[in-house]
Amino acid sequence: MIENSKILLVDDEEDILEFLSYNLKKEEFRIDTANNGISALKKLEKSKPDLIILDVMMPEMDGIEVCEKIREQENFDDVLILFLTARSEEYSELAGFSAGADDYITKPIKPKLLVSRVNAILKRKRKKKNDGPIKIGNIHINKSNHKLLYSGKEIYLARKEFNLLYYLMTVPGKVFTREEIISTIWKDAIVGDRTIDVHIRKIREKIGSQHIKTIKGIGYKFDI
Amino acid sequence: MIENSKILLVDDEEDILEFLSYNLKKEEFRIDTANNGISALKKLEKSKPDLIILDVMMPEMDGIEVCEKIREQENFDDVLILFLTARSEEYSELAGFSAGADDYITKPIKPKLLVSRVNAILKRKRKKKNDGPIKIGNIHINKSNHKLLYSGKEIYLARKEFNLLYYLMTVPGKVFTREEIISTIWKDAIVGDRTIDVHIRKIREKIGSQHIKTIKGIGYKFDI
DNA sequence: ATAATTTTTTAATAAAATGTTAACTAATTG
DNA sequence: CAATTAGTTAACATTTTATTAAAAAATTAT
Repeated sequence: MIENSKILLVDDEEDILEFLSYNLKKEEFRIDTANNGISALKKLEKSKPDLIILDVMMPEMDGIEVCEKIREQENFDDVLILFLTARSEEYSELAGFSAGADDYITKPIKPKLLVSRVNAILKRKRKKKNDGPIKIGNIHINKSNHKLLYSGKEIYLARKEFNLLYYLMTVPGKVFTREEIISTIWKDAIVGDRTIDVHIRKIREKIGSQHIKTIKGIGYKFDI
Repeated sequence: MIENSKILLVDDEEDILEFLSYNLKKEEFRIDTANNGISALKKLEKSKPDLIILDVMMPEMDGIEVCEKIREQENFDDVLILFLTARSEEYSELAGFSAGADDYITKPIKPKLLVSRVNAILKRKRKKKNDGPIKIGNIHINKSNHKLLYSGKEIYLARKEFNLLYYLMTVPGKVFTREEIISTIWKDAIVGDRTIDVHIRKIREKIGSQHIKTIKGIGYKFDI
């Protein structure tokens, strides 16, 4: 889940670390910090962050170098890296990307922009990852080939049913509000209140009713 | 109030501006328009819109760029921004979000969908103010997914119960008067004197009676 | 293209869960 | 100890969801 992602902040200035920490913690991210490149590289293994926010300008080892070193490591060649650069700085965007950065933010940092950037980048990763199959209990759902296996048996779901079930399964246990469901599954249509119910019913008909729970007044959630 | 919100429309095509204007004015929104990014940025200060609807495809400065520039400004880093994108357009949803957009609508624009999206986004903002998760002792309450964890165990609360407990937990130790409770939980309904008691009782039944204390003659408070 | 089929949505109604009240009891306060 | 306030319970009202069947829309086959 995006909100639970862990972020490693790397900057030599204590103020900035605190500023970033404060604004990201507020959004429910888990935060680790390091105040130089060496320390960051050391903390990596233990911290296992989903995203690293890296100041480009640091004494001793600059962000670009840290980034390159991270990318060299087998386990972290796909961790997300976001650069912090001074606007004026004679830093080429390209240097950063060629070092393996995924995005960058220029200083001065605006909290709202920071958060939306971070969310966007994490979402992008999740999306990539998520188009792969999800396995929960004996239910395997695979978006790329539109297949649902229940205890190894293939079950056919119509498109809307499939998308809805898939969506609920992206974060098992999370309660998705009706509003959330509508705004992602019915992105460009307005449908009546009972439409969701009918689709839920059809899914339940096919996979049994124990998996999708109704939270009355709120929405639905998927559980094993 | 949603109906009085001001919306700034930004598009280079006069037709679209008119179409949007017409449909949104009909819904009692106050409308300003700009036909390019530069002009939009200039009008911002004066117009102080609650929401900006921004065409992605515009000559000179595209929507993404305008959006970034808006987010850089101190006063407008939390104005709502909604993108207008051609369906076919090779526009990544994510590019928009990472620039700081809040939502997007694809063309061709359906009037009803436009209005419902605009209403939804304005409502969402209003709601989002202060409803982050709260952790007190071993009680975790999370409004965004309507979950209450008591020592790690999930406990189900009906909506009113949940809202009431959440409200009390927003300021632990504070005594909330009955009047305060009524006016926030029962916004526009008139309920009898005993209704609160019944809900409090049901909450106590589920989380134990030690947490919610009665201050006779005044109201209730939440304590660890 | 047209027909046949399937999927999606709606509308009507049933069922279930939630919310409120009223009547009564218990506790607290001055 | 009388008066006030809160707690409890169960009945009742209201709201929300589930279930159908049928209409509408979209897709596929002819």
